[in-house]
Amino acid sequence: MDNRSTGGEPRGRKRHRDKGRVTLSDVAREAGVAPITVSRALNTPQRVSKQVKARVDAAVEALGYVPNLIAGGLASAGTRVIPVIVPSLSILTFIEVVHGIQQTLESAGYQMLLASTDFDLDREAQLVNTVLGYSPSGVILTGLRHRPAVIERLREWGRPVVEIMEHGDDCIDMSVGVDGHTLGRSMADYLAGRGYQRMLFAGSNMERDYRARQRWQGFRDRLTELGLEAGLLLEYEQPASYRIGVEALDAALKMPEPPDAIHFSNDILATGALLEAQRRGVRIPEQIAVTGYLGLELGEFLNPSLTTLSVARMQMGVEAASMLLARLAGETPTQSRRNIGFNLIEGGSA
Amino acid sequence: MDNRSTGGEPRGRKRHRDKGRVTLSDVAREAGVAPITVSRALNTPQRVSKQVKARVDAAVEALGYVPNLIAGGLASAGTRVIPVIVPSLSILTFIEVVHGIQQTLESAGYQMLLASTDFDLDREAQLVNTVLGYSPSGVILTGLRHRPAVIERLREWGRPVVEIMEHGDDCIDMSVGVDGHTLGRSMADYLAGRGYQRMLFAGSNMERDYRARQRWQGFRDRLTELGLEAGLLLEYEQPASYRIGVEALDAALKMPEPPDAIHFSNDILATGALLEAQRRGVRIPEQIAVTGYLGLELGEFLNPSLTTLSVARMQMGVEAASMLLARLAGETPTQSRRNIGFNLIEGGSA
DNA sequence: CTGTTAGCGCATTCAG
DNA sequence: CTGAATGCGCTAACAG
Repeated sequence: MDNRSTGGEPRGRKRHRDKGRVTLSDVAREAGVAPITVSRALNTPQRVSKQVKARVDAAVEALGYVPNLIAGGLASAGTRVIPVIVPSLSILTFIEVVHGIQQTLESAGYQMLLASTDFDLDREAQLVNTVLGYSPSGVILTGLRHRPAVIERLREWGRPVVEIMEHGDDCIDMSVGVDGHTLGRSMADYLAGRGYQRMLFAGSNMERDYRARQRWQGFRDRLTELGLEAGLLLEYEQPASYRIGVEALDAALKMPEPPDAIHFSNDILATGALLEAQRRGVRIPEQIAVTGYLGLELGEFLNPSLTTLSVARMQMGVEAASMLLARLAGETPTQSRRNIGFNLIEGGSA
Repeated sequence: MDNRSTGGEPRGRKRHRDKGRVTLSDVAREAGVAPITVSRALNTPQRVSKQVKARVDAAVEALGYVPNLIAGGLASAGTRVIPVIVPSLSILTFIEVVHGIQQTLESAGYQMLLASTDFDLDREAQLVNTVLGYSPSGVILTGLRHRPAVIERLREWGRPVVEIMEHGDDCIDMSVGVDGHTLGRSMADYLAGRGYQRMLFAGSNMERDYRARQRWQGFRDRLTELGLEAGLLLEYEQPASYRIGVEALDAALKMPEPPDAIHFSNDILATGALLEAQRRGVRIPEQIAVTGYLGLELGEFLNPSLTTLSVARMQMGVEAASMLLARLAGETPTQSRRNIGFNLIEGGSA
C-alpha cells in the first residue's frame, strides 16, 4: 500500500482524477482521529467528546474542508435535496409557492431542485423518476392528480411527499392546498349576492390546467343551484397574459347579450380587462363587473381596485416545506391534509 | 465471504438498507452481461453492439430500472446538476432569467438546483461551497461581484461557470448580462432629449442591490455631463413594491421644487406611481413623466403605457444555460462575455 | 465515546 | 467490442 505519503508528487496514479480536494480522511488525519469520528463530529456532535469536536473543527477550518454531499448521499441514501415539481415557472402562483418552499428549505439546510412539467402528467412521471435518482430526502409536487405509476412509486418510496396547490380527499402522503370547487362557488355566491345576473367565466390554459377547470365547475354549479344563467364560458388556449384579458373583455362586450360580470380565472387576465376598460372608458363595475383569482398585490392599486379571491401562496409553500421538514425530523404530523383556505378581497371592481 | 447467494432470503443482512431498488447489476444479470456493459449501453450506446444494446434496453424496461445519479456522480464526479444562485426569488427579474435557464437546462437533461442569497455576498460564498459539494456539472451565479474566495475557488474548480445579469470587463469564466451604467445613461439621454429638466431617480433596495446603484450612477453621471440638475435621488430600503411606487410619487410631488420626470429603478415602482397618479388625477406625462426599467408586459397595458428600458431576461437565461451546455459538450465558445443589451420602449408615460 | 469493516451504485482504468 | 478489478468519499453496522 505504498506508504510514501512523503515527497508528495501529486500525481495520484490510481485516483480517477485528482481534484486536490480535501476529504474527510484528510481532516481525520489532521485531527488524529478516525474518519468516522470526523463524520460524527460534523453530523451528530452530541455523540462525540468536546475535545474531539474541537480538534475536528480546527482541522476542518485549517484544511478548508467542504463535505462531498454526493458521497454522503450515496452512503446514507439521503442527500438533503428536495425536488420541487411544478407545472410552470412562468406562472406567478407557482413562483410564490416555490419561493416559500425555498426559504423554508434553505434555512433548514436543504437544497431545492426545481423542475417543471408544463402541465404534462407524463412529463411529471418522467421527472419524478429522474429526481428520485438523486436520492432526495423528500419530494414536493403539484396537484393531487398524477399517473398511477407515480402515486405507487412515491407511496412505496417511504419518504415524505407533499402535494401542493390542491385540497382533496386523497393524497399520496401529505398535502397543502385549496379546494378549487369551493373557490369557484364562493365567487358565484358573492357576485349573486351583489345582484349580478349574467356571469361569465373567462379562463386561459384551461385545457391543461385542471385546477382552473375545477374553479370553473364550482362557479357554474353554484350558479345553477342559485337558478341563475350558468355555463357562460370564454376559454383561451394560451397561458394567462394581460393581452388575453383585453381580448376577453372585448369579446364579452361584443356578445349579443353581454354579461354583467366576468370572473376571470386569475388576476392577470382580470387586470388586463380592467386596464382595457379604463382605456375605452367602459365603467367598472357599473357597465360590467370584473373579478379575479390570486390576490396579487397589484389588484389593490388598480382603479377601481380588484375584487379577487386571495390565496396565501407563499404561506402554502412555507407550510408544505415545514410539513416535509417535520417528518424528516421524525415528527408525526397531526394533520396530513391541510386546507389553506382563501380570502375574498372586496375591491371596487364588482 | 459466504458465497451462498442462493436461497435468496431477501433479508439482506449486510446491506445498509434494502430499498428493493433495481440497480445496474440487476439489469446486467437480467441481460446476461457485465454491469459495465449496461453502463456503456446506457451512456455511450455507440460503443456497444446493437444486439447488446437491445438486450439491455429490454432488461431496463422489464425491471423498471432508474439510474442512481448519486452513485454515477460519485464515480464520475459530475451529477448533471447545475446550481443557480440568485439574490432573490421574489424579484421578477430573476424569476424570468431562472425560467429561461431552467427550460434550457431541463431540455438538455440537466437539473437546476436553485438557491438564493438575499443579496448577501457572504451567504453567496457559503452557498457556493455547499453546492459544490453536490459535484455539479457547472454553476450559474448572479453578478460579477463576489467574495475573493468564491472567485478563486470557482476559477480553479475547472468546470464551466456563468455569471448572469451584469456585463463588465472581468468574469470568472463566462458571463451574460447588461451594463448598468449604460442603462442609466440611456434613460438620462432619452429624457433629456424629450426636454425634461429636473429628473429624479427613485429606487428601492439600493443598499443591497448594487446593480440598481450602477443604473443610478450612470443616470446621474450622464445628467451631469449634459449640464442638467443631477443627484436627485429618492431611496427606499425595502424591496420593490407597488406601494413604494405610490409613496415615491407622493414624495416627489411634495418636494419644494418637484421634478418633471421620475425614472424608477424598476417597472413595479413605476407602475405603482402611474396607477396612483391616475387615481389622483395627476396627468402623466404633462405634470410629471414616469419611466421604468425591465420591460414588463404590464407596462404596455397601463394608461398611459409605460416608457421603460427592456431587457430580454428570459433570453439571458437561455443564453447563460446554452453557454454552459456548450462548454459541457466540449465546445470552446468564441465569446465568453456576452452583452445582452437592452431596448428602450417608448410608451406614453414620458 | 471511538474505531474497524464493509459497501452504497456506478464509472474509470486496464486487459482481453 | 466486452469484462475484471478497483475506488469515488462517506456512513451504517457492529464491536470495543
